[in-house]
Amino acid sequence: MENTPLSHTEQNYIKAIFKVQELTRAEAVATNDIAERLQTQPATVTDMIKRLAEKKIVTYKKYYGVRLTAKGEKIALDIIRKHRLWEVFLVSKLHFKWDEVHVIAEQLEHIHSDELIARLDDFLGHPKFDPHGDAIPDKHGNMSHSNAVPLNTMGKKQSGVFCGVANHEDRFLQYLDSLDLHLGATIYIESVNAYDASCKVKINNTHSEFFSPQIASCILVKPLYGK
Amino acid sequence: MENTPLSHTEQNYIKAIFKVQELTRAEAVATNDIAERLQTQPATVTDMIKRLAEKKIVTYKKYYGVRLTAKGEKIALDIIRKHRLWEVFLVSKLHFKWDEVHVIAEQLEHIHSDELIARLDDFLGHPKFDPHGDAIPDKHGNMSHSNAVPLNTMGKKQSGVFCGVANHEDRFLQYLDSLDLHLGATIYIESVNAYDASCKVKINNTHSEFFSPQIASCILVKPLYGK
DNA sequence: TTCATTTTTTAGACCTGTCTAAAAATTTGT
DNA sequence: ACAAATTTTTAGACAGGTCTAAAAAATGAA
Repeated sequence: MENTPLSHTEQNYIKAIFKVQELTRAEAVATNDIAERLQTQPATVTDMIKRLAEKKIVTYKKYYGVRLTAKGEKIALDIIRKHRLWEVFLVSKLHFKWDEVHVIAEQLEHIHSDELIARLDDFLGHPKFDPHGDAIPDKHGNMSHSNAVPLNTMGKKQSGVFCGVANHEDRFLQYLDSLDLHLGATIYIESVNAYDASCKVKINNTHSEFFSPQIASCILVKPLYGK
Repeated sequence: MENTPLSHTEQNYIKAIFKVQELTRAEAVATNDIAERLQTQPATVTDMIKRLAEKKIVTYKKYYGVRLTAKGEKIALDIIRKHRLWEVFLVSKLHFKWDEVHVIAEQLEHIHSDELIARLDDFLGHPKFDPHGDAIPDKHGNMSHSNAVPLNTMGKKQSGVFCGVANHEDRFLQYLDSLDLHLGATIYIESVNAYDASCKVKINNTHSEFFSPQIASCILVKPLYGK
């Protein structure tokens, strides 16, 4: 029951397993997928998994895969909480752009201090979402989930409020910036191409843009009804 | 000329060498002193010193000692800059007390991002001193030095503004807090005991306190003339 | 179902940072 | 100035985290 603080590396593995688990929605997470995500070798992953299993952070069955335990999930959510709170800090206080904060937050998320995070959360006004619209878990690991849907699931003449992205690549975020499309913007669907589902939208009632289905699927909106 | 980013550990050694160098004001720094400061074994220090010497961060002569090169000193000052800026952040934005920030800043100082530090510095309004009154080096490594002197070097009926401490132990800082003695306070020396040099002072013209010479020597003040 | 392919694990090695024990150099006391 | 004490370095070991190469298990295709 002793609690050696987790190393930077262990935390990265836990986060990776959490992400893969979330993405694949499968019973167990494959060694190769973790290795891919961490840009490391499968053999290395196997070693680390064994250590994590000993610490009861994951359950592990050889040749089958790995899953986070409740304890492991809590740790992952803690790290994600820190990461996202720091991102809010970087954007709203230090005026970084949303495509610049990830690498810095990756470092900040490993700082050990519950008190620090509690106070940072206070300082930021208890934000519920990070600069990309991702929900910030509270200290118990609970997060509010928005009723956001990808833009491409909405029909012609409907509007929604831009509230998240399903693609966090810098280039994508920069592209949205170049369109003056920021979180909170209202997006109205002027038309949808019946053949390939690309769409023409009006942003904040000021300017129109075309989105391929691929792009539209990465833009998450909260649908607006009425009007 | 390649620049592998320095590890957390290497940075800690550099900082320790800098501190010992500053303290002992000697030609070269002894292995044992570094080991003492880092609470590690001399043998370990020798190993690390050899690595640092290869990277041209220190000059090293066996059985003689070690010194930071100009490059090493710049690195040390960078780390100290980060440490102190983060301390300002923790105290002035997150409302930590001055005795609570050291351990957290020890972690934060290792975050790699020049842009982050530049923006943090902006955000904090380019502070010149940290919450303990220690000067914050600018990005070139220059720091303003206050004309502060230990309280015990001042005479009867003189006053000064409290602007730093020569002892950073939590308990000492908490003791000063308990006296309502914070940076910026005016200290007036009512009397000095001729035998042991202990003194009676008046703080902010509101309350009197007694200081042993030992305590007085850890209280740094900027002398006030005239009045 | 059985052989080929893919995935995963094991084995053995390396590097960093640490330790202890012992050897070497330096300093010190008389 | 020399023996004793101290300081510093070397040698050898170990743990965490990584790698490559090879073995083992699982999967899939004919």
